[in-house]
Amino acid sequence: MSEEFKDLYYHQPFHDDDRNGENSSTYTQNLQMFDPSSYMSFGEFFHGSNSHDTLTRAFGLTPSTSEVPAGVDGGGGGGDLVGGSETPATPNSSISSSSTEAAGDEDSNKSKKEKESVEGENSSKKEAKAKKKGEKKKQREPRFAFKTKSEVDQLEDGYRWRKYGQKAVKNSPYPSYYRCTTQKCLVKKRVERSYQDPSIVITTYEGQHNHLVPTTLRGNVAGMFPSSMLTPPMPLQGTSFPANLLQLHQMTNDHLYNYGSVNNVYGQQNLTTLEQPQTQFPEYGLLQDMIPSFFPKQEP
DNA sequence: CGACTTTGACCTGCGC
DNA sequence: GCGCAGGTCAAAGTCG
Repeated sequence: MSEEFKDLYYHQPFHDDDRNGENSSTYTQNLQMFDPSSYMSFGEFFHGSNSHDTLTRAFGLTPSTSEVPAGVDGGGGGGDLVGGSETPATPNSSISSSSTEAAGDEDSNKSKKEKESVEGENSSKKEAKAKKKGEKKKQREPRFAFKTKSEVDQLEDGYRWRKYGQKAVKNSPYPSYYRCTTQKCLVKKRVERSYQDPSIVITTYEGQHNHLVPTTLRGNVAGMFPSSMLTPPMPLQGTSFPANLLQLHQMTNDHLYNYGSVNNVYGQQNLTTLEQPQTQFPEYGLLQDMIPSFFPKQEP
């Protein structure tokens, strides 16, 4: 995956100067810290607005449908919060960044086995393999990563997630893999703690939810956020959102410095980023890529 | 008993 | 072609 992540997170409007050839990992470089806790929950963040506009604007982007990546619809976008059943969103959590990549494929792995078993043993692996090879290069759902300062791994986002795997990978001791439990929803997310700063949780969403936030969760979001925050899956609260976001961005300067090291989590990111916080909101390009696909599809 | 987590095995893509 | 790394599966265990 390294590659896609590279792509994914590699957009860096701010420091072009580069990272000495190292590629391994610039993964979270662009992530910026902001503190959503002061104004909204993840759920709200993702669902608070049902239009791309809101978020887009929030990030200072010009709303434009044309920016929606082609492959996006395949899946889902990701928003989410961790829904887990239990862990409440940490109060002190502060989200941070984002990034994404468009890609499309998706049902690749999963279907792999499932399909195989369904189709019959014969056509199995080899065939599947061949098939795959024939197909064009595997593509992935757009991804969006958040860096959050939190004590709990799972950020409450209103959705329910089922953990389906955990495995140590380079630069990340034990990332956990979660899938949205809603039927037909292929959204996945990876949750990992920052290698250098364990207090930082990096959550990467992949795909778009094709359903609304479940309201009757066991771990019920209702208990975790002020009602004002829960209102929305549908309601558009666009106006306040952007403002908050911007605000948030302003406060990020400090965060950038403070968490600079965090950005290195995945590797050898140079300090440039930290040294140039002024580019603060810079990830236009990046956001443009991700935002659209970021929202859940509001399909009836 | 159903939903969820844990965890080792397996699969796939990619770089060398 | 080989080996590594990332990602997923699925059986078994845990929890409510």
